[in-house]
Amino acid sequence: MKIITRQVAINNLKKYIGKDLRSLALKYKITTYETGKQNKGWKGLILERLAGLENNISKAPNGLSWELKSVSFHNKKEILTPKETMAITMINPEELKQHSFFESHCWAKLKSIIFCAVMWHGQNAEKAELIKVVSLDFLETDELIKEIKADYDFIRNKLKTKGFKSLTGKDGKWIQARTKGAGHGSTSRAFYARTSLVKKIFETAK
DNA sequence: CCATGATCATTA
DNA sequence: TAATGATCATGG
Repeated sequence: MKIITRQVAINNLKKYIGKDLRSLALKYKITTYETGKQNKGWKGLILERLAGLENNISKAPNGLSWELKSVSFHNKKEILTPKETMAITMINPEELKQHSFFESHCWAKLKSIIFCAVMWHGQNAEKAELIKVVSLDFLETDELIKEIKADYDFIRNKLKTKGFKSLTGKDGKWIQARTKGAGHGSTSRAFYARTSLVKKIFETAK
């Protein structure tokens, strides 16, 4: 199995800028909403394949690898703006208690990331154009990272003092601990990047 | 309009 | 069954 470096993945993805991702999803046999049910994750899955990741990378936070993330954008006034927050990684309460920010999966994923901006065409997204691919390397000394670390520490401290259940999406300036689960009462939590952070990342990367 | 909290399809 | 990819829906 060949190793796809970040640069290779970016080059692969850039070839698809401006293309309609849904027709590509069909080609790669990825369910979108064909069955009458919406697969909310299909955009991310197709992007992973386009990048060259034919092998599974779904779980396991293999810190050795880079992360591929996609974000929906929509036009607000004349400005292209992130429509939603972006899931970064699941929160494991035990690991969160033991690991500092720079030891966390959250940081490991954030620091070498590839962002894909995807145009959002309304509910039940019938199409989705890839509009931009950027990569970014964070430095531990970046001002932004310091602030993100402060958010992480805040959330971590709250976990210690008030418990996992007390965590809420209201916490954090740049990142947040949102609920994310299978639904029906089963809830776990994950780190999310707020839209303002997503926006800043795109501004920084260009 | 925006943010938070809830939910869905798929896979290991 | 739970984690991963995310978006949907409700309340403020």
